Amino acid sequence: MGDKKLEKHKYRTIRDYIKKRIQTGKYPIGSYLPSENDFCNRFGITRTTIRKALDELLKEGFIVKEQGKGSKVIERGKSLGLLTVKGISGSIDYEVETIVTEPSRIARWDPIIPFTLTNEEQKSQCVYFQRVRNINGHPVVLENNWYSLNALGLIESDEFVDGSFFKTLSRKHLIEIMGAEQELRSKPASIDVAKKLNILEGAPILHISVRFRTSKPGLNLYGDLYCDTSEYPIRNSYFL
Amino acid sequence: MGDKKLEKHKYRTIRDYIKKRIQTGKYPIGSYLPSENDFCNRFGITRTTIRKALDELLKEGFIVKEQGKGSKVIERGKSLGLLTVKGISGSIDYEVETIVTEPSRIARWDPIIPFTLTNEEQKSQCVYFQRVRNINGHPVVLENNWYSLNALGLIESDEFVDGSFFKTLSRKHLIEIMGAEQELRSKPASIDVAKKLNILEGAPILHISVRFRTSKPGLNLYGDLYCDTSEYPIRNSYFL
DNA sequence: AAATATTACTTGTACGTACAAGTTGGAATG
DNA sequence: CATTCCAACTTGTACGTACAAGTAATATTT
Repeated sequence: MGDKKLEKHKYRTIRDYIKKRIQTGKYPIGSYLPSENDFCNRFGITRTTIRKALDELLKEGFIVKEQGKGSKVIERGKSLGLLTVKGISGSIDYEVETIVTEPSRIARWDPIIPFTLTNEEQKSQCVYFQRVRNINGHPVVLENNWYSLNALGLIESDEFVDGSFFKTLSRKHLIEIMGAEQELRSKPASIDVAKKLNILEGAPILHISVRFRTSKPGLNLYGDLYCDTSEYPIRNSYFL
Repeated sequence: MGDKKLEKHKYRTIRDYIKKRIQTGKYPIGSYLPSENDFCNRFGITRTTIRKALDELLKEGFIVKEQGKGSKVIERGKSLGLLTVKGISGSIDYEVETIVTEPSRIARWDPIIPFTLTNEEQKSQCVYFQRVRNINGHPVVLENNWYSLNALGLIESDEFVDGSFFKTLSRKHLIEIMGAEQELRSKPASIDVAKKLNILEGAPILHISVRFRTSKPGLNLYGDLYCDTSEYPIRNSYFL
């Protein structure tokens, strides 16, 4: 199992090997990786190299290191600076329900997207789906999502892992979120949005336009979100 | 000049030494640090150690490394995930003007702060100041700021470096922003806010509550911002 | 004079070694 | 039996060496 292309950049090869095993659940969340010396013996490398690989996984948020114990696999994405509804994905305080209101289908790019599409994206059709997030039975976030059909292909919305598109990307396609750009606006709700969020037309809502960059070259995810923040504010935290 | 407390954690000592020289402008922004071998000779260490130190400075956003050239000092805080008005601090597209509307003074904590204060903060008085950010002559952001008097002391708002509180902390007090937590809400403008932002009462504005964590133990900065996003949206980006 | 090659730098990767520091479970002790 | 101690693990720090890869200015060649 060990010998693939170990030419140069050994640490990258090993980093990607470990990453893949984490993504596919062979190193489950909460478990400890084999020790550094284990990896050294297995792959015929030195600790310098495996430590470099683990350091990258640490930076990317796949593991944490505990001196004297080992390297523990963690759930990625919490420490990622993503905007989340207070409670969502923390999911302790509130009951969150995700409803697909428009199943994924092939469509044309919506001009509402305020980011500049790449040439490849403009030439390609896109996949679109719409979701609503409910908290305690009340709709709070209306989500429109797009991505380039050519870059990924159509993923059926009823195949989402735990109802999460990001988890689906990670577990089934080994694609990770690498970053995002966002624009935030406060504006009055349109009739359409007000209807879907069950609020009054003209009530202030938070409009978020976001572009997620992924580890797959050429694949970006575009989002257009409408949030009713009157009960549940949007949260965002980042560190170091 | 080299021998201070080199007992253990040499790389931390050297990291902090370099960091301090960056903060105080002895390694100016845009310049290149001495080469790794230079540092090795100067401090009597090996490249392993200096590289570890530089790696931390890289993670913290003080430098970037360029193979074959060297380590370049960069302006920190851009890659920091902070919410910024589109254009602010990029400051290329728009003319941004910061006006202190309430000079810093000793005050009591405002109950509007939605974060839990530490015991030390509750026992201490606080320093408060208010600012307005203008873009092209139009007020766009109204800012209320607090921090614990005991943790830092009163900094006069007319001593701010470039009008920036963060720059003042870094250059004059060697304190850096380590992270933040934010809550975002869309709501109608109150009379007071509407007046200061020169908009209609009830117009939708973006309300941001933020707690910045700093490198100085016990010091947090609390912000309460009201943004008129009708012309200039708020931006936020983070990577890896 | 222009294109090419060399040289002297820089950072990047990887080898190997040694010991410090933290954790854990079992052996020795009381 | 409870406590202490120790041995065997883990990761953390630091030493030293070697060569690869990228950059830029200089020397050489054309």
